[in-house]
Amino acid sequence: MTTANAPRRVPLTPGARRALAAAGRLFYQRGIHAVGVDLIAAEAGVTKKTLYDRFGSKEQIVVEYLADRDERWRAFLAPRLEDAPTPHDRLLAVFDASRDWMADHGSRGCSMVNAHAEIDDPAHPAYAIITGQKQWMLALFTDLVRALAPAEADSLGRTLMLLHEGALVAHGLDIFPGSLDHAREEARALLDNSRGGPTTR
Amino acid sequence: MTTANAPRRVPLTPGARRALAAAGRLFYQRGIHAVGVDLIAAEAGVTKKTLYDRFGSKEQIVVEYLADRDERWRAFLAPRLEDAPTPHDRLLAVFDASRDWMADHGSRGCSMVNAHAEIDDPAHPAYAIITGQKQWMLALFTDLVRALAPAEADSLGRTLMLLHEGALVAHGLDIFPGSLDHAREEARALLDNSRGGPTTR
DNA sequence: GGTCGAGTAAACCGATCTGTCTACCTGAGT
DNA sequence: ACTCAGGTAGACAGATCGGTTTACTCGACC
Repeated sequence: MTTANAPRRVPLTPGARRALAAAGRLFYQRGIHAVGVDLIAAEAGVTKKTLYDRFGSKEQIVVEYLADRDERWRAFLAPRLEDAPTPHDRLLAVFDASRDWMADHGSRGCSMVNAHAEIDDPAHPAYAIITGQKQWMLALFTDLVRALAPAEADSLGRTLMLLHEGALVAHGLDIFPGSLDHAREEARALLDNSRGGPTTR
Repeated sequence: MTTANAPRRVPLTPGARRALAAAGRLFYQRGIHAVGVDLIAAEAGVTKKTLYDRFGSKEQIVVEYLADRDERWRAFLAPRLEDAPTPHDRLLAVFDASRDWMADHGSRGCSMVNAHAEIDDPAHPAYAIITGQKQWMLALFTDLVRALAPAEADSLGRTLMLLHEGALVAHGLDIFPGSLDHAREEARALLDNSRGGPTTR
């Protein structure tokens, strides 16, 4: 549950907070490489000096951006998991949460996947955040399934992970409407089928 | 089957062909914005003048890159679909083809999804290629399912699309090994279940 | 022999990139 | 009264960006 390999966070003064908010909007909307530090500073209403006093480099802004997104997503998801009475409901709540998150935070797909498309170096400090977030989600699915169908936890958890990732992509590219709802219903069918059905799958 | 809204292609002289090959490698590996035209020219062993004589702009190189990737993928997939005896086999052949394609062409996920992460403007000529490719894939899945379970074609086709997209993402981010094989087996289970099973799903 | 398409080599342009710097201002804590 | 963190304003630097231009070479085709 703890944020495992956090690659350092920076103290967020008011100016830094505005800068991070602006960077987040711009990075997600236009892509990381397409957004310059001058634009971030202008949008945030701070000077470049403030940016570099707080973050030290653009790379560090990127790191903070992804770590912040990850943190916010987990905080967004947590109460929905707590409020769901059964593991079955908790599983479906993940898809519902993603649908609502997308409605609030723009619809260009997963910021981690998008960032990964622009960062090729595995030694980049942002890389660990990206892969860490995906591993966390996979573990979440697997653990939730374990309470329902222990024998199939690994396999079914991975399947739900694929459905979820696919739905995020489909939503971002607007492949068809309601992709997250569709994935949710498919997940429900999978769960019902495995719980009450034969184990031959 | 015809490439619908092709936004113009450029005649490929030998130099242009080398440039496109180099651009493809670099764009896919490092991202579009991170690769400059000077680097493309150097890697291809051509001068910048040749680049601009043939393509006119970097934007056009990007368009050719994506159109070329799309074209190659369809050419890669076509014989595998023809060789598969039944619709059931053809469906699974898509997942097998993606697995083999990834083994050959590097493992950073779907070039269309990655490009979409860097192109925010829907008016960009590359946008039509990206969305067109995804719509083509969705139609492929749906049409193949229709021969097996007509009543569920739309729904099951979308589910297979999500599984496939999710598997590509999972492969690119290395979320767990064998994601495309896992998606294939899950697709098989879904198909078997819907063909012989109850229609209550 | 003349024309033309495809190419090399390399200088050049204005804009933008990340990052640094100096000088000054302001408000809170002690 | 003094200090100091956090900030503004804005010039500056070196590199790189996409793109243009001039001058020249080479081979094929008729």
